Amino acid sequence: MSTTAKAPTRRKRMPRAERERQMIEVAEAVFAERGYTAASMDEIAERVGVSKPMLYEYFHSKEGLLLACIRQSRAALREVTEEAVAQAASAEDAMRRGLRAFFVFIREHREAWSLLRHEMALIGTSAADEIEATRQQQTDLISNLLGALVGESDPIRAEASAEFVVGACERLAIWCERHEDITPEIVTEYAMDLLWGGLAQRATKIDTARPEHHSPR
Amino acid sequence: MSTTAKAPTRRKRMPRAERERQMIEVAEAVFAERGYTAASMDEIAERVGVSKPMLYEYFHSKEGLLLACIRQSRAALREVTEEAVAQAASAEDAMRRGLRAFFVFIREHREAWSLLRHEMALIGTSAADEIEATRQQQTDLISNLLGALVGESDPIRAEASAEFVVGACERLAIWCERHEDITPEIVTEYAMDLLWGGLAQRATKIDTARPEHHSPR
DNA sequence: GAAGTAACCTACTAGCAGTAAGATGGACTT
DNA sequence: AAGTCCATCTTACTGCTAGTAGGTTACTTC
Repeated sequence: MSTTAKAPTRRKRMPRAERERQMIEVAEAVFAERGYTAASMDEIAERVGVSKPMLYEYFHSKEGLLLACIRQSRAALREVTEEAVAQAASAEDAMRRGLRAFFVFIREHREAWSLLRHEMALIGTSAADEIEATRQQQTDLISNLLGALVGESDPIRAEASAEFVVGACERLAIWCERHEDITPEIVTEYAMDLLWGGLAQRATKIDTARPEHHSPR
Repeated sequence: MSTTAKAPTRRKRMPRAERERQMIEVAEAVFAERGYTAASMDEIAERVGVSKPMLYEYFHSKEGLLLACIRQSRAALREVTEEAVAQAASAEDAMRRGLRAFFVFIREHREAWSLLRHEMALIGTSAADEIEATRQQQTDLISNLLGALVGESDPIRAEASAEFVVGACERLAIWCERHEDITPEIVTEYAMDLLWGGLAQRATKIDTARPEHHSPR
């Protein structure tokens, strides 16, 4: 076949940094496409146009390669959200811009998002820690934003609130994938509404006697 | 070695159903312990005290075995939450009891929960669908509860709200794992507070959100 | 106690992660 | 222009694991 995707072009040698970027790019695609387990190092090597030991030269192991992909995605997500937050005029605006940047990111970088979202059978491995670190990054960011908005005196409660926000948004992001017509702007507003007002804001029957529990502060 | 865990007892033959339960039990432990990828069918077979082809006789493949484990966990979670909700006196009480049952479950069945939580490198496989189905189950349940509590006219918004709740609670559950002192009761109240009142309830600065500039240094 | 069958095993194949040891090409000197 | 160096890259392997073919054993039934 003359139309084969594998061009018979002379494989060019490349400087280390460039080859590394190329490998990560291909690996990200293959991992997202086949899943970590089903992806084979042979296939990744072939798609890059290089032999398998090169992958091991650069990333030491299959998990090392995955790790590099995750770090890359995490850095991209961090950059995008921090930039968005920095442009905000107020604390509430910061939250809104941050959420919006997140939802835009996961729409435009499906493969990267797929890597971050799927936990990949890696219990007890360093890659699992890496993914958890990504969530921690998000949680810290939210925590800072909440600190500016909500005067939460109990640090444990503040932590729980941040986790709550991260989990809710992560789930909303996955939900978005199934709804092409939901734009990042729309889902951002949904999130802001639910986060701020809670469900009570939209409740019709709730006003009847909540069982008393300690009033906050 | 007289103290070996593998007793030299004559391996007893068992009826199919019993052997099946035993295999699922062991597999659940091994998957949770090592992760799906690192777990080996040989080890599972050995721990059960049976040869590998037996596992394939019963579950057809490694993924089939995982699937059986997930189905088992899902059924258990469903049973527990539905039972809790059924005992409720009001819609709000149903939500509280459901949440509490969930948090208790994930504390008492760490291995099962671990299976449901980790998505296990299974993009595009039936096991991934199965895990998603578990979340769908939770989402449907929440959806029903919300229907009784909140008069949401927009069905899309109702769906988003349910996802929001599921995601937030899932994340809170993971957070709980790191805090031995947080009981299911406490986290249930956190969740109820945040879900109902939202963050606004606890906000001190939200109404006075002045465009205070976060100076870059 | 012979026959039938459900439960079980030994012994293999194929394919993937990971490695050892050597080949190649380009840059830089002289 | 020719020689030297070394980063880049390759071929050819090992060991381990998912999955299978075909035979064996113990329990039940008549």
